[in-house]
Amino acid sequence: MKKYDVVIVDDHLLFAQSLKGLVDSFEEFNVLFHANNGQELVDKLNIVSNTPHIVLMDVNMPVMNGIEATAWLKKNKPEIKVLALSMEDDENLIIKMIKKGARGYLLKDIHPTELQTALQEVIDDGFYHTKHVSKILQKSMHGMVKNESQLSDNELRLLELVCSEKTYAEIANEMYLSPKTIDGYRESLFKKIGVKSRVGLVLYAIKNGLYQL
Amino acid sequence: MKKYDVVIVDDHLLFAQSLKGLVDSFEEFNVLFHANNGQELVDKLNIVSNTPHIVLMDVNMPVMNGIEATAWLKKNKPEIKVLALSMEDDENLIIKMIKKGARGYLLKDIHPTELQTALQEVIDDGFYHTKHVSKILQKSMHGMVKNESQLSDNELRLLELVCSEKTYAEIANEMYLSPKTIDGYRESLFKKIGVKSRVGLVLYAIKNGLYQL
DNA sequence: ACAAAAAAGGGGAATTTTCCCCTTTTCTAA
DNA sequence: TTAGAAAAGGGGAAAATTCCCCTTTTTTGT
Repeated sequence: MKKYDVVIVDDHLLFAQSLKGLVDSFEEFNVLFHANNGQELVDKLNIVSNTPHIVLMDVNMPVMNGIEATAWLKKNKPEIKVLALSMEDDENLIIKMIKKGARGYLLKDIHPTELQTALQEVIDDGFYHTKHVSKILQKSMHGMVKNESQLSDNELRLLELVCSEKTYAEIANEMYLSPKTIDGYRESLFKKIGVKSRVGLVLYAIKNGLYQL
Repeated sequence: MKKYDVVIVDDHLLFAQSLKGLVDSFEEFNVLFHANNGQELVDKLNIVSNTPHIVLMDVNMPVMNGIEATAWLKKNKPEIKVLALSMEDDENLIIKMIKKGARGYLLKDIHPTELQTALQEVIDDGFYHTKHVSKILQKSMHGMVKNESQLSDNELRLLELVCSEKTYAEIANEMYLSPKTIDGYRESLFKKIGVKSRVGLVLYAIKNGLYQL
């Protein structure tokens, strides 16, 4: 019986190797190879002749993260199905991954049998959404998720720069804009995010992965 | 041949189960049971008759974390050896765990064979220090680690409260101290930590786990 | 018991952040 | 093409943060 090929992309070697053992133990699946990050996945896919059916993709990774890697796959290897597997239970991250093409988003604290179910359903139905993910998608459709895509590029940029010891004057300089313009962005961010101080912005940016610690 | 019993404490079920498979595959080791957090470990140890030789302990966990759980073991079951297994590569966290009694500190991105080596050495020698951990211990002994234990209780408290949208006046109120005293703590923190703004304090507090997001 | 150190608090001022209301320029859709 | 929206920028001021130098109170070691 032909098994479905799975590729694991995860920078935590111990987890990846353990996971390989688990997936190999499933009747219907077989791990083709493992990549430490998105870039390594891309490189290996360009060398190896046979492509996997499913990629189990971690989200937070160095060099090229899960979001970028999933976007690359969507563009260059659309036949490969991506199943996100992450520790981060973050609405915006989940939405981003699904938008980029992930067929599902699993948290690393699920039961092993659920992984097997998820893999099988991704093969059979093309996707696997947990209750949790479905709920977030539902909310997202109704604009109930404060997703940062409602923030302009400059606002996002400012949100990042705010997570530093720079003053707004210095930030304005760095963005080649007037301090007054920056002040406007800041005020707009306060309103959109619902905070009332720079510390509030910093906490939001970190919680939402907009600033990498 | 008698195998050594291992208990896995980790709130990420998928990882824990995969890890169980890996450890069980080692000739000399056998997983006794798994606990989702420190509290569950304590509960189970109080019920089960036979105690494990080694506990593979995650650090960041809900309810009772790895530091508290390790401290409990040191006090109540000192014959059990703790091997920390975490994703966090943080000097202060590593030092804290070792201080509480951990026999080693592994990162989750190590190679599976290193886990086997580590388990064996903990049994044989009573500890397993990677180069990385040894280096941190060396630095720590020379006072080269900016560990927050050099910060007073009030300074630590302030560091937490600073990660909010409260003003210093409000914080002073909450701590039943004069705003001027708070100002003194703030200045002292700036000096000790080496920052020059409140945002700097927030970033430090988060990076060092003093403020839970 | 007493000197030294640490903790708590104060005055005063420069800098930065936050706020509100307004103008000009640029883009965009009808 | 033209009204309206969005982006960029300004004036001015209150509030908060940061800085420096100083006094009083409490704790601590010997």
